Amino acid sequence: MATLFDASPTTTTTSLKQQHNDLYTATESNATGTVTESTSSPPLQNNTDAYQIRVLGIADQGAKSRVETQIRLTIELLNNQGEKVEDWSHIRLPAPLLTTKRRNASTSTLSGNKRRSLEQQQQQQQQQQQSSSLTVPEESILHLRASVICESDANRKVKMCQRCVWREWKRADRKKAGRRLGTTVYDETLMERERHRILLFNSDPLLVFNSGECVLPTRITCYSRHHDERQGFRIKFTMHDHCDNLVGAGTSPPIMITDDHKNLSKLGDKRRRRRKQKPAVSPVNESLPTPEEEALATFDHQDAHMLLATTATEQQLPLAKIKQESLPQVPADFLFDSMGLENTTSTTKDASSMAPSSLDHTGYLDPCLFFPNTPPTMQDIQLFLPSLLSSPSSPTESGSPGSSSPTSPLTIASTLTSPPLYQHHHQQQQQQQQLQQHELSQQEMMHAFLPPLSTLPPPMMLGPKIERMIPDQATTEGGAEITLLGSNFYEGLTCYFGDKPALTAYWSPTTLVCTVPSSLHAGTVSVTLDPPSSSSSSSSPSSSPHMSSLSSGHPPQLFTYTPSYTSPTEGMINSSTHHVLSSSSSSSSSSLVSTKPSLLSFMSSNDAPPPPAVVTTPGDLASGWDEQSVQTLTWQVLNLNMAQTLHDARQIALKLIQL
DNA sequence: CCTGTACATAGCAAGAATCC
DNA sequence: GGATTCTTGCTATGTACAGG
Repeated sequence: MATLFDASPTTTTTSLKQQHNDLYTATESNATGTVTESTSSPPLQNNTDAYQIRVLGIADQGAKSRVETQIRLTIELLNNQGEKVEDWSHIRLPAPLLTTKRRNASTSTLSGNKRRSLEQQQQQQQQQQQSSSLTVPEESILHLRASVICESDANRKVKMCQRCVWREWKRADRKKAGRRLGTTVYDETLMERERHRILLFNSDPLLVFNSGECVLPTRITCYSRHHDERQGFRIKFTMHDHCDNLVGAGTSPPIMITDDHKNLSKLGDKRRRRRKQKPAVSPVNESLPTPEEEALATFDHQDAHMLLATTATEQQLPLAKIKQESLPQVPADFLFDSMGLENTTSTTKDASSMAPSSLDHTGYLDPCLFFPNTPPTMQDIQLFLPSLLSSPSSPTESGSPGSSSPTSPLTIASTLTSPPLYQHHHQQQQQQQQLQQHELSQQEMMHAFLPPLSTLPPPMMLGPKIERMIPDQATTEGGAEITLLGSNFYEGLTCYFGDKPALTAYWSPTTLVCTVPSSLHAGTVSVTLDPPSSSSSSSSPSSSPHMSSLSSGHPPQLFTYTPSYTSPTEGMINSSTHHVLSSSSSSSSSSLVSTKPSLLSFMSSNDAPPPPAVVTTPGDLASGWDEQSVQTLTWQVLNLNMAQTLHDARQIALKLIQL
């Protein structure tokens, strides 16, 4: 393979002026370590003499790599004379972009014996290495930030697409298969967090940099084609000193991330001859959203691609025939326009390739089961469900004995698989499609399945607010990594568990990750946020509520400390980031953990999955439905890709029930 | 229009390397 | 020594295209 590694030490050195302009136009760091877009002024002074970062290890042209393959990059910091700058002894890599092992080792986010063992080892290392990097003064440390941009559009930054996140999770699960298959738990927050990890550095968090260079084993974890990028990705590096002043900037040569296992150098010409040149595609803007966008819209173009793909075509075979013969219902423009997204033409092929085919292997809730003849579209389901719910074979009459829910999702599912009913629906759909084609606006169609604006989070004008914690319990020994989902988060916030501050990392305006402090006693504590400059009072939130509860007007979130030892039985919460749902619990929804069940577990298991567990809001259930049924339907909605978030899926499920 | 062929994509697995 | 990560190759299936 004509990969990048045969490269002579060719380099790409972006001019200082260009780099500076690039940075000045749109860079602002966040705690993920990535360089994110910003409409506000960047935190850069007018630094016209920033140094240059030279990236070695990638061929100037035609570099290719796979998502699994590590690229051994060397980065150098050069001054205007091209000499290496040796003013800093170490360089710190962005922790979120480190591989798990390295990150865990560096941040002590593990729990229990493993964490203690790591701490002991670290202590030993410290003792052995008096010049250990851990003791390096901050002034001697450069802070590296990195992001992935497109060669075809340098202003287009990319995040990992959801499909690649899934692939990485599945890959990780396979590697753990010796222990237990499918322990990774899907969660929106984790997903969003993982999407920032399109770059992974398999390296220590702190590297020696006193020679002005260091080696970065780097992996780009998403395919170029998933972003309609035909020329490859570049890695954009910036370095900042301890005061966050820009020190240097540079960009790697373009790297095409493909999954081609063959020797492309032999085939390239032939392919070029045979393949038609695809029409130019509007670039999918993967820029990070503004806080408002991020909070109000949980999917972006990439998600929309996936939604389009799975809604319109995927998971049925043969795909080509379906596309050509039976699937004109939802034009590509439709979803994009309806969602207020930039329309990208000619996306069908690529979008289909991005569908989560992983679901193919689950055997669970394959849309084929629901719509055996053709894949369901939004219209399908919208048109279908009313007749379904009112049909003679409706679950009200055919419900299983003992079922407490008159219209349980399971019966819906069984009814949906009925070919005659579907056939009827299909005819009805065709008729209605003709009749309504010009009557229903796209917005109306979409609103039938997306939550009304009123159900979306209110405008975030009132300061940080915690809406959800994942998981919401951990052992008293602390150390567990908890994801806080909410709004208006910003860097510097500190999360308090009771009156104990937690190590808190800012991920995005809607996401914080913190490490649970230990607790002497099991029980429930409130979780609140404090800005760094707030009152120094350390009193309990109950007596002096912290910011989130004050500003939001909502009661603080509650977190449960469980005893430090829990037997490894089903349903117990692992104190690490992985936790397992009870698969043998009764139908009592109260026994469920507030998180979505493991998609990956289902994907790798032939067992029927447990119903999804979502946060219950009393009173939002339709009459006759129990929470578990709603959760099951929510799960089905998610599996049908009718929604990209748990919240949306639940709203859709509730709406369907109300129909 | 149909069919065969080659290419593209994705998933998976095994073994090596490395880390702890 | 176990866990994790990296590398590489194989298989299956979808897709595009040329030729009959």
